[in-house]
Amino acid sequence: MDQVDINSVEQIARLFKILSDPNRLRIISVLGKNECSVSELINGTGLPQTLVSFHLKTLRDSGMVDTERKGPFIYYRLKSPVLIDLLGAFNQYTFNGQKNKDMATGMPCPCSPWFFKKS
Amino acid sequence: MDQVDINSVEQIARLFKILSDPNRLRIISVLGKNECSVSELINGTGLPQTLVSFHLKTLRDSGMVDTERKGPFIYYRLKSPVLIDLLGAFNQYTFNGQKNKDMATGMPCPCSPWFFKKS
DNA sequence: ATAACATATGAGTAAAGACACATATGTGCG
DNA sequence: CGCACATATGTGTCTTTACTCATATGTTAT
Repeated sequence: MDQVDINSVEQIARLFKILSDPNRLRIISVLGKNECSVSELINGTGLPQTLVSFHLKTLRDSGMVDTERKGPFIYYRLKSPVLIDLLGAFNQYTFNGQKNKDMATGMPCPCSPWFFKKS
Repeated sequence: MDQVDINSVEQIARLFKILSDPNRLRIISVLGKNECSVSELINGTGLPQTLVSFHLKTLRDSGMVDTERKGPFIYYRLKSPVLIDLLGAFNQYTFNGQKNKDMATGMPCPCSPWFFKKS
């Protein structure tokens, strides 16, 4: 039981660590709109293939995504769409909270195109 | 405007990075209950002084906490209590979501003592 | 079977992060 | 002042992480 207690902080920290990379957030954000293939992720994020694959491995290992092969394509999808809502909540926090007052006006939700497009 | 857009993902990622360390989460969790001095944080978390100070610097630099000197003590408090709610939401996600089904039963909120105590 | 495409993996590198230890700064009291 | 306490900072180290490049695996069509 102490085991469980100790683990829980570590667990949450591990979750946040996964979310703490901008490129991974871009990938997650695209996945939040639709399940999609790796190719679509590459196009959607503007990141090189190996990098997308690299981050997808992290997401797979964390159990955050499911995969399904369809012909030559492998489709990824978020196991829990709730995650997107949580990201939205944090987005609000970042721009409307006591942090970064200078960017406090009208930011769109994390699913908007600007959120994940690379440049 | 493109500037802003690109930054935002980085901003959110930076926020998550701050939350991605277990010891920092412990500190934040204690702060979520009450504003308190560094000594109280050391006691509350069971972490060595220099380590607490080290992490507090991160939290200060990120603008996540405010400080106030009271005699020899320096009191820290979260700028936005909302953060605690967000942590609670993520806690729910971690244990009730599609992840870690084996720990899915009745986890307390991140403000409970077990959440931040070291061992 | 070979070619073309989709995706994953492995090695190497450079940078960031967490930490411990030693030391400095700041505050109040005798 | 000098001492005890509270907190911060600097340095060195070890680990982790993001990334690139090269290469491997898997799939489909010809």
